[in-house]
Order: sequence, then structure tokens, then C-alpha cells
Amino acid sequence: MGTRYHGKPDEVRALNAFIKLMRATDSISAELSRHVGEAGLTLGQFGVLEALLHLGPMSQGDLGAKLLRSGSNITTVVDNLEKLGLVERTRRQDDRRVVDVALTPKGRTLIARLFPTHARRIVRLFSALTAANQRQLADLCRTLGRSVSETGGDG
Amino acid sequence: MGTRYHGKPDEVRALNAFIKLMRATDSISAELSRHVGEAGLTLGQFGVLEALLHLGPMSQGDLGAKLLRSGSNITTVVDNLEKLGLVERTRRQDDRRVVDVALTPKGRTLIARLFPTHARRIVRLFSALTAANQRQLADLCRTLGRSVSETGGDG
DNA sequence: CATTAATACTTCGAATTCTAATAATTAGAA
DNA sequence: TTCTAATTATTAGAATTCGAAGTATTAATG
Repeated sequence: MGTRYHGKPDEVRALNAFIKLMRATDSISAELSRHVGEAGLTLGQFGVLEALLHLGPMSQGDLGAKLLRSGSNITTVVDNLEKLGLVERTRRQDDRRVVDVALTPKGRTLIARLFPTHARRIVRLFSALTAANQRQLADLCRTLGRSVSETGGDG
Repeated sequence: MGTRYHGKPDEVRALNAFIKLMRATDSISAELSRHVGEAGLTLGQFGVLEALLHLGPMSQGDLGAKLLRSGSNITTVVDNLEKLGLVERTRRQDDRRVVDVALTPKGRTLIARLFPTHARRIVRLFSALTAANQRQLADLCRTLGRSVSETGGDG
């Protein structure tokens, strides 16, 4: 009772990296969510607005691919952003299956105002790491993420 | 208009590390969620069962602290696990505010069966990194996570 | 051309997750 | 001891998130 998991060295090592990764992400998300929430937005909504600001209007499918979210999720989040008057949907004329999403002036003003603060907050959170360590972390995460999404389930 | 964000170097660096971190975590979570889901569990439920297996029975408050989740979230997840007959609640006698959560035999059997596969899966996902790189990643995430939860909002 | 298959989105049901408000219990202070 | 604080858990309401099923549209096949 109350004993930690003792496994093989390679399991302990991977599980430790895994749990640290998850906890760091959780902490950062919670912190950013708190401040985005002060502006009346969720992180998911913020992510959509930011993608539209920096990449321009795009279909819901592309949004899902960019943000690694399911199609039904994008539908829901865009629904809520539309209710808030921050984005608008346009059915594409040359392919009426596709729905393009674009910022409204109100949405553009809001995200353009919020993003700089958000970016500075991320700089501050990551300032616990040196520049070299930030690059190293990005590199390790890129390798890891790429491998996971490529090899997927089988192996 | 389809232009990526161009900011100051320190912003670009931190934002890049941030997005890589988030994407890696998302990919890994999705992959693990898929397989845990085959056993009829969510990642949140799995996390509670695993904590109870490796650390023994504990209060809902302690579960929330271990898993970095809110109290109301733990209430909900434990509700669902209780419906599935995998955990049981006991009101603590010497402090009747506290609810202790423990695995039922059924819950213990299930998580004890699932965990080894889960652990091997994590080892496989992280095998894209060398042992040294896994330790490095854990170290960077520990530093980052600790800094975030300590310094919190102000800075 | 007609049928079938693939694509893009929506809807539905369920679980997660949060904050805020509430209830129950315990601890501390007057 | 009695009133007030603080602690622990639950409930309510909203948003996120998923997978599966359904709809509309387009592409491909016969």
C-alpha cells in the first residue's frame, strides 16, 4: 500500500519523462487558460482565433488539422465563436461541402489585442529555461510528436 | 493573409517550444486514449485507477492534487468509476468531510491487467528518443513545470 | 447517366473539465 | 461554548472533446 511503481529501468525512465511532460503541459495550460479566461475566451476558442489571425481564413477541416482537433470539435467551437460574433462562416461556392471560417472585424480586433500579451506570457513562463534549453525542448518534442503521429498505433 | 507570426526572437523561440510541447502532448494523449478506450476507460478514469493501484487508497482531495485536477472533476470521474463498480467511496470516520476512494477487487484486477500494456506502450512511444534524451526531456519539463506552478500568475 | 464511394460538416450522446455556489463538517477565536 | 473560518466534497452550468451516425455535396465507377 502506498508504494510507487517499480518496473524495469526503461519503463521507469519513459514513464518519468511521460509524467513530467504531462504535468508541465497541464501547468502551462492552466496558467494560460486562466488569463485567456479573463477576456471571456477559452483556450480552444483562442487557438481558433489565433490560427485565423496568423494564417488567414480557412476551412473547418484545415482548422482541425492545424489544431489537432476532431471535426465535431471544430464545429462546436466555431459555433460558440459565431454566437459571440467573433468569426463568420461562408459556404464555399466552388465546393459547397466546405465551410470557410474568417475573423469578423470584432474578432480580429479582439485577438490582435490579446495575442501580444499572450505571447509575452509564454515568454515569461519559458524563461525558466535558457534559450538553448528552449530550443532543445522544442527539438525533443518535435522528434517525439513526429514519431508518435507517424508510427501511430502499430509497432 | 496566410502569413505566419513574425515576432521578436525570444518570442519566436518560446512560442515554438510551446507549440511543440503542446502538439507532442496532444499526439501522445490521443494515442494512449485510443488504447485505453478499447478497454472501456477514459484517460482520466485510467489515471485515477493507476494512482490508487500504485499509491493505495486516498481521499478525493489527494487524488486531485496528484492528478492536477479540480475537486469537482474528481467527484465526477469517481462517480463514473463507482457506477462501473471499479472503485468504492468510504466516508472517513475521524473526519467526516473526507471521502476515501479505494479500488474494488474488480477495479484492481482491471487496472493491474491494463497497466503493463500501457507502460510498454509509453516505452515504445518514447523510444524515438535515446535514454539520455528522455532524461533530458524529463529534466526540462520538470524545471518548466516547477517554475510555472511556483511563480504562477505574477512575474 | 446512374450508382457508389469519398469528403466535409453537423448532430447526438457521453465524459471531461472548469468556476462558482452550496452543504456538511471541523477547527479556531471570542 | 458559541460564532466564525477553513476545509472537503457535491451540484449546477457551460465549454471542450471524442466517436459514431447522419446529411449534403462532390468524385469516381460502371
